[in-house]
Amino acid sequence: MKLTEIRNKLTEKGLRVTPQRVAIYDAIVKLNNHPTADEIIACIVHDQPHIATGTVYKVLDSLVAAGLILKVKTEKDIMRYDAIIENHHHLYCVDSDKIADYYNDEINELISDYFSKHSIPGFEIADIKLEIKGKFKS
Amino acid sequence: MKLTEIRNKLTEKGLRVTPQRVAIYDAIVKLNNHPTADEIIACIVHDQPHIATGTVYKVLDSLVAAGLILKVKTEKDIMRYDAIIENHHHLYCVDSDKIADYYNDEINELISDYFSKHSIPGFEIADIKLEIKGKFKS
DNA sequence: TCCTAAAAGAGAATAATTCTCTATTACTAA
DNA sequence: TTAGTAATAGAGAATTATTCTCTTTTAGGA
Repeated sequence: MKLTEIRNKLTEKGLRVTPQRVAIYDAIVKLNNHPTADEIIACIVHDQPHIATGTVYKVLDSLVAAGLILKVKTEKDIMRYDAIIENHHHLYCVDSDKIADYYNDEINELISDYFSKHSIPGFEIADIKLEIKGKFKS
Repeated sequence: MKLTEIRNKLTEKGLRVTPQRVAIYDAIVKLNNHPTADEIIACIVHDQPHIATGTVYKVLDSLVAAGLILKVKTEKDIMRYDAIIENHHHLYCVDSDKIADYYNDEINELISDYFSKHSIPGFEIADIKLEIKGKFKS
């Protein structure tokens, strides 16, 4: 993603365009592997050598609130983020912290078809994701 | 679950039966709502008034390692645990931290059928869970 | 170019979790 | 039944991710 595109997205969402926000969003896109706050900081250290960690967390919060990035659900107490908003699922490695993206419109349709016919009593579904656990073959 | 059943399960898994382990396992079963370590401590405070928090975390780790309980994936940096090992899914509230269980053998079969026919390149699937986000109707 | 609310910086504070070291205890086998 | 021993619990300090507070800076509109 080009930096101008990032700036436009921030503006569209009513967020001020600051170098820190651009750098952090850009880092998550580039890292492309569900990075932690620390990994993001390590990535932007050249551009933003003096960024405060508090700023990183605040920026991440605003990006999540704006819907530009997502928090990734994990079994760990360290937050991870995802710049891909488009509908996709996650492959979780049972042996490591690796998380990969999984796209499959066929299964998306299968699931949304199923739940359009079978609602969940007392619950209004907004979104369904698959959490696929297993091993990456080497 | 009876306490003797809990004791048996610990023994089966090769874990020593200690009052702390029994109390913690029992608490997760009883709370039945994906509790945090703090909620577990609050629950066992009558039985184990002087339990060390470090002990709670160590016990939780051993129970997870033994496969008696599961860590619950969330977007929060506080760990939650689940005493239900049997195949089920989670309903996540978008407005609160509430997580409910969702059982549905029909969708389980649909998904496992699908993936028995369509494998994921480079990935060996061990388990698939649905992560259903939405609102609980009141 | 100014003005002002929003954002960033700095670093202390918080809180969940882990670690270290010692004391206790559950199980094994005599 | 009891002693021995490795596993476990206790205690509390240490760590670490995250949040908070307060001040300074800055983006974007007038």
